[in-house]
Amino acid sequence: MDNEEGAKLIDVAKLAECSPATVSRVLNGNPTVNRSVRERVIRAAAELRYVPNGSARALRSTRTRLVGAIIPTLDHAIYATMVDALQARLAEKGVSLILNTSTYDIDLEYEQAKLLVERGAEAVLLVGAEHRPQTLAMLEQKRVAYVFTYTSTATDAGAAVGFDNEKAGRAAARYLLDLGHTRLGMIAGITQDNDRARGRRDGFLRELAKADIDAASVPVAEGAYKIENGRSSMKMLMASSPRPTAVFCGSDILAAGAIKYCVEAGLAVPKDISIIGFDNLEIAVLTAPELTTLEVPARDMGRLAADYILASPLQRRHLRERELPISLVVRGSTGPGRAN
Amino acid sequence: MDNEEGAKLIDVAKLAECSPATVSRVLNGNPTVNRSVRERVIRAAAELRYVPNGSARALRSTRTRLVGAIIPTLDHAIYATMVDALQARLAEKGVSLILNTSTYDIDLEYEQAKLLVERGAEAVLLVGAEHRPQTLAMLEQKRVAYVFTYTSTATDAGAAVGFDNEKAGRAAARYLLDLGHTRLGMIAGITQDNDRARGRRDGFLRELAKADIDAASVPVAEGAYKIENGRSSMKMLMASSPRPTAVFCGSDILAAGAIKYCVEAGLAVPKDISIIGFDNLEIAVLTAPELTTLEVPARDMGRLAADYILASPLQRRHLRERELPISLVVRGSTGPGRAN
DNA sequence: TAATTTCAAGAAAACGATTTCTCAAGGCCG
DNA sequence: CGGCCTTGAGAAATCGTTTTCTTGAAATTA
Repeated sequence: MDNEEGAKLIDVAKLAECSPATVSRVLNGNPTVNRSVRERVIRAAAELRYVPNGSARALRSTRTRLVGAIIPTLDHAIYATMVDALQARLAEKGVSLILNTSTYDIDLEYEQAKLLVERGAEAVLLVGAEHRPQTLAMLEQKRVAYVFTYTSTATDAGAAVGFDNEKAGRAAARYLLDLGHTRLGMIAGITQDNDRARGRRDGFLRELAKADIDAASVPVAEGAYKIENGRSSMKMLMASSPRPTAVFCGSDILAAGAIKYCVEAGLAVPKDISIIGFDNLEIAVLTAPELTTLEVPARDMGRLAADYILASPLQRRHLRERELPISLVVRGSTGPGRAN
Repeated sequence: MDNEEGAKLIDVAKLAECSPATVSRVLNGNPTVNRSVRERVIRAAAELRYVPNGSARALRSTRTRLVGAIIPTLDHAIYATMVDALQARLAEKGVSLILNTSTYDIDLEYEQAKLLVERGAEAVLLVGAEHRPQTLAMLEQKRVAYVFTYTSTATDAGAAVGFDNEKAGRAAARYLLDLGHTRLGMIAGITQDNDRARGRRDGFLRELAKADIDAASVPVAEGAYKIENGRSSMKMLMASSPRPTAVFCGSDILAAGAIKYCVEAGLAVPKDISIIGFDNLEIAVLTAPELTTLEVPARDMGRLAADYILASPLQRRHLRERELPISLVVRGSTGPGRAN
């Protein structure tokens, strides 16, 4: 009978011979409770294995200590790692994470955001800067804080913890140009509804244009982040003429596939063809040669986004729009361009 | 004034000129509401951008539509992929996922389980069969369903969707023995508090014992699932004498590191040394040679665990203890043992 | 010492939904 | 045509906390 399903706060109060209000105070660390009463309550709660009802608590206090994240997929380490760091940081402060994967679908993302608001999420993490206007409008109307990641452009209401994809694309181009390459190609991620993939591509092409390389002359393939797509895209690129001597891939996964193709096709990397990736995933050291790539601070983004979320509204002002550096990691997959 | 922060159910009722009860009925798909009233309610709700308060709903209805998962880490694709599938399936049914990473710490896991219960999780997914007794006791006392994954041993109260690690370890041994190898080694994951890593190792050694290979003569290294640990462990194993001609790795990540070491050390794979991995991650096709490995059905486990969770208590009886097949994927990293 | 603060703790309201009762109005049957 | 179901919808209770409002007693001040 006392073991039926679960003791409630009032049962604790009875056992501790005090009022429910006092139990609540003790359990919430309110210091205005006498030591002896406090101890009685704690003992009673332990004895009854009392577990508070989060819904009731949330309803009355209007604090859920729940945060939502909507990421494209967990099947890509770049997001999984970010979420790992995010969750770890939030958990330190007793905040739970509700996770949703949108499969890069910003309409689905809207539905998921709605559900998160309904569940009382106090903040929501989103990936990238491209979202349905109604998604952001809803979050704003319901006073739910939100943070963009993998981008550095914040909005009036939303913070950003990330990096500048366009700048990163330019850096990749700059590096290859400096190596002396003049015939370049790119394997981008799917650019539709994806400002990150688009930013990298546009930055890359823009930097080439500055070096008088016409964008129209640069073959660009596009594919979802799968090894096989990297392979097949590379095959296409290598069939174009004149053949590029350097290729920028929007992700290490695509780059790994690209290298795989080169090995199969008997193209020497980097002698015949230089390949530069993006993300610096763990797999970057598994390819032969190891991959030159741009490092994305996935773990940092997760942690810093958590810090933003955990901050008070006042502190948040200082934390919005945080641009993290992207660094080039030079390994073996890139080499000098052939002298013209 | 109507735009302040958010309309409540009673506001919808007022606008639709009906009672709150009726609004509730409409919003919950209760069919005993007249068409015209129903439409008025729906219109009113849309106009006010009404979003129900999940906490209130959960409190009164005792249904949260919240499920928890506690996995070791998201930094390992084998778990990330499982969670991806789990979340996708749950989301189809409007169930949200609260995610926790325990970093392989079963005491932390207990704390996280407690928080999940407090938040009203209706079911919890756990990894492996080894947990603190009080963790399971608490879940049972609070009537929270739970599912083990990556193992096939269920308990009275908990279901299991997974595979038999011991059997898998035996299969790896069998395969290498059948190839003619007689000097074997293993690079296992950390076995403390980890029944999966232990099961694979024990199964492997047991099968060898059956072939009259004494466990004491089999060098076994142990390390966390990191490429570098695979590399250094392989170095150790290759320094033992007699040197193994075949090594079983408890994860593809370790195996990738092992191959990396061989390449560096000038050992030919599989001519000098055969390597077999575990998991069949995407990276298994990135090593040179590609990795022979045992495929773990991560995605299936996530989906099937979700199915179990979504099932009614009655249906669940049929679904507990689901053993999925482990299949051998033969690629290039294994070859015949040298004739004795 | 009387008046005023301070303090610990209880009583009761409130959070925003769902659910259980209850009831009036129609439809059906004999 | 009268009584009995059926049906649609409202009133009020309820879920388990937290919070606000009170209150009596103790401590402080004048």
